[in-house]
Amino acid sequence: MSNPLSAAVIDWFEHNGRDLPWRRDGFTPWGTLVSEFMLQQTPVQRVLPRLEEWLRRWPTPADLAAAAPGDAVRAWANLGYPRRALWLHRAAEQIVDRHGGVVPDDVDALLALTGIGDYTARAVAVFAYGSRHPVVDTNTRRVIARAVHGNAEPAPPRRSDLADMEALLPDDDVEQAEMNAGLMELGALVCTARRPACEVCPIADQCQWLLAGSPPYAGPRRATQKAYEGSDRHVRGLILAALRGSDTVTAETVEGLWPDPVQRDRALAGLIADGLVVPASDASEPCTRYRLP
DNA sequence: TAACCGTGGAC
DNA sequence: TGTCCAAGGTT
Repeated sequence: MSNPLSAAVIDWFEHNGRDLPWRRDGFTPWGTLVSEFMLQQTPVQRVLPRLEEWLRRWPTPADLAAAAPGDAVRAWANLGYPRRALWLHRAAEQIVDRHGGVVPDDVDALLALTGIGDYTARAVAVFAYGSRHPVVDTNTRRVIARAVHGNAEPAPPRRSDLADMEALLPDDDVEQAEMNAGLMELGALVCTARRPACEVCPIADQCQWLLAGSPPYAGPRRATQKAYEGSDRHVRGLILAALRGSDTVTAETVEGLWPDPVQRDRALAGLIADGLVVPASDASEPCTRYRLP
């Protein structure tokens, strides 16, 4: 049984959903898992070429687990948040160790893997294996906030988001997966953050926010994100970009990347603590070079 | 739990 | 031009 909202979303998705690699027949669970890692905070269009290259090079978890972590960081290229590359490599090792090299289909087993949280675990379980779970990402939360709750913007993520989505899921196995994917797609293509295209929205006639006259957001202001320019993240990014470009980088080169020695050292120490950078000491010399793990 | 973690495109 | 945003997760 399916409610009017999910029926409209599913019908729209069947006709308007994008032709993306992870929606094609024959795409593997491992491919789904890799794509979900890459899509964490990185736009679809930037993921596509890196995903294709990654899966050609490491078509199974065992292939990635056998590689050096640094190769994963390098192949991650400019997708951002390079810790995800490290975590994906670690998850591949765990899949080999715990699950015989097969991506698990169980949400709890997926949640136990490094770098996998509420969203990714359910996305893999639903999209790779077809089991029935609410999949809630930022798109889903925004559509539900508007269509169901009548708010212009969603509240910060919370556990009740899963129940909200669960309430919208059809019982049918195929339809629940399409509803999960369709609501995300609707948020990505139509019910966008900045300028929602309500004039073409398939659920406009059911949207509580639109029916209320599209009132502006009334909740508390979200914390504005800190400037990237000049931040520690900026410095980390510069150091890592240099390391992606060559096997090793000298301390002298690192010094040339950023003028402030305190911030530079803090960024480098952070990268080392995260396991993204390794001091490569020569046997006869003090540590003056760095490399990827 | 709030802060932290990259990068680039859109406006 | 600076701000916002993007299929989150970890500590």
